[in-house]
Amino acid sequence: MAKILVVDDNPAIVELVKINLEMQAHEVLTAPDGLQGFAVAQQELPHLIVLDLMMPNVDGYTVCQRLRKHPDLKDTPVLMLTALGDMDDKLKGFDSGADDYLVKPFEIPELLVRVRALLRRTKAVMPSSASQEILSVGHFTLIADSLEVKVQDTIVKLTPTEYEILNALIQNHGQTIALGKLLQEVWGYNPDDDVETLRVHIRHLRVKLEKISPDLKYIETIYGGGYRLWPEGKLS
Amino acid sequence: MAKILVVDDNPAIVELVKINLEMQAHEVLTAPDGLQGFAVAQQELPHLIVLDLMMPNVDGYTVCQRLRKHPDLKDTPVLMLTALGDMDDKLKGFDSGADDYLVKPFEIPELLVRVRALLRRTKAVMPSSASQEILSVGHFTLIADSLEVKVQDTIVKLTPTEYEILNALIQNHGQTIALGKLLQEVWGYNPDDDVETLRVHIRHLRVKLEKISPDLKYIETIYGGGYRLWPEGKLS
DNA sequence: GAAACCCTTTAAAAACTATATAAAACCAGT
DNA sequence: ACTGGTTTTATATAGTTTTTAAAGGGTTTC
Repeated sequence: MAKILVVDDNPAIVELVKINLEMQAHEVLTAPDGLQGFAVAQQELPHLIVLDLMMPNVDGYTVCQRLRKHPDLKDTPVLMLTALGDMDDKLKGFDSGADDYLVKPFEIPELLVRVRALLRRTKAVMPSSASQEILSVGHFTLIADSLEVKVQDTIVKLTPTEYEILNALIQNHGQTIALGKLLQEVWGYNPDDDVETLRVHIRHLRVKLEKISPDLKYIETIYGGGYRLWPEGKLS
Repeated sequence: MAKILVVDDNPAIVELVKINLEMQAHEVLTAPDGLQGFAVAQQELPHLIVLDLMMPNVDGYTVCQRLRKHPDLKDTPVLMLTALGDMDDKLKGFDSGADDYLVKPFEIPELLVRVRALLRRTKAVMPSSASQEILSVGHFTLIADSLEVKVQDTIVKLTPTEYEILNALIQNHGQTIALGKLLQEVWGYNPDDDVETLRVHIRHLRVKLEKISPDLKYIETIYGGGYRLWPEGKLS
């Protein structure tokens, strides 16, 4: 039915979860720590990840944060599974990008039903993961799977963050986006307002765009307001 | 940020949830029972629904099932909120199509963070509903996020404070607005100390407006009274 | 008509916001 | 563990906006 990765250092729990998920006709992969978990996720691109928090090598928070930055895994739902019931831990879990959070000891039926809810929700979103997404506006054509943008027939390679920023700009082209909103659209899970970082990325983008057409200004700064993209460029 | 519908027959809970969601910059609608809840949902098409289970008229399970059959609401995420902590109730809740399930008494931070997780997950689906805020009166059209004003088809860039001042003037157009009141509207709370600053900003505004139509006076000075805006301009 | 008050104009200092650049931290693949 | 590339942090610099200050016109009122 779905491909599910279970990451936990406790073999008993892994086995318990695996057997029960397999009874629901799911295909189950497993990994004993964060490092291997991330590696398997990257290779197998599962539909859902069940993630323990306390693990050797790399803990669950970190794994989750990395997943959210990975182009192919940033939309994969994550269910966190942990012995920590503190509110702070829960909040931290969600902040690192988790979709659900279950405290051990949990009851198997609840796990199964929450897994089902997550799969139900994400199935609607990505009907076929193999469709190459292309978004075209003005001079810009964004190619999702190769992280490239075509501007006036020349192709530029983007880094993942640059891609996300440009994507957000293009989707709101013509309108001014406040820095705060951009931060949220790009970093999503973690509203740590690090405006400096965003500015540096904007600069990187501008440098790449300027190389293509030195005379056209694409990303306009609205002093005190944010940034605005001109899809056709603007004479400077 | 997002439009959220809260359905619960306990006014205290509704209020508690409403206030906290509004502090996260969400728009909150409410309904006291299942019947009205469904009606409001159908009319307003909220981005998320927080649903109590035990309610008069129509209970939460039924509402959720109906939502899932409604063409416009079948993908709207539902967070169930209830006093019943039984496993059977949880399963029933998820089975009726809920996305998450929180048992009362719950802690507010957990609710907020789960709401955020659900919105995050479904945001990808929603087309960017970022409609820019505009206010139009007479010759003036204020565009909020880009800090611009269109006066007779020419666009002028404003600084943040200029924008606020013009906004206050436009919102009270036609009537005289005292300096003290203007100060309060623009700088928030301010014991009327720095009138000078305001005057300078008014001047800057006038200069910008005069560049557009040198013959029309938009901001009139009422000696000893304050300022008054003529949305259509006045021959000087 | 003169004193007192209110407003405009102009200029420049202070505060703030954005850019540019480099270096450090970080991560993925070898 | 090393490497090449990406992201973040840090800092100096440039550019805008806001505030402050001072001088000069106008209005009102007695």
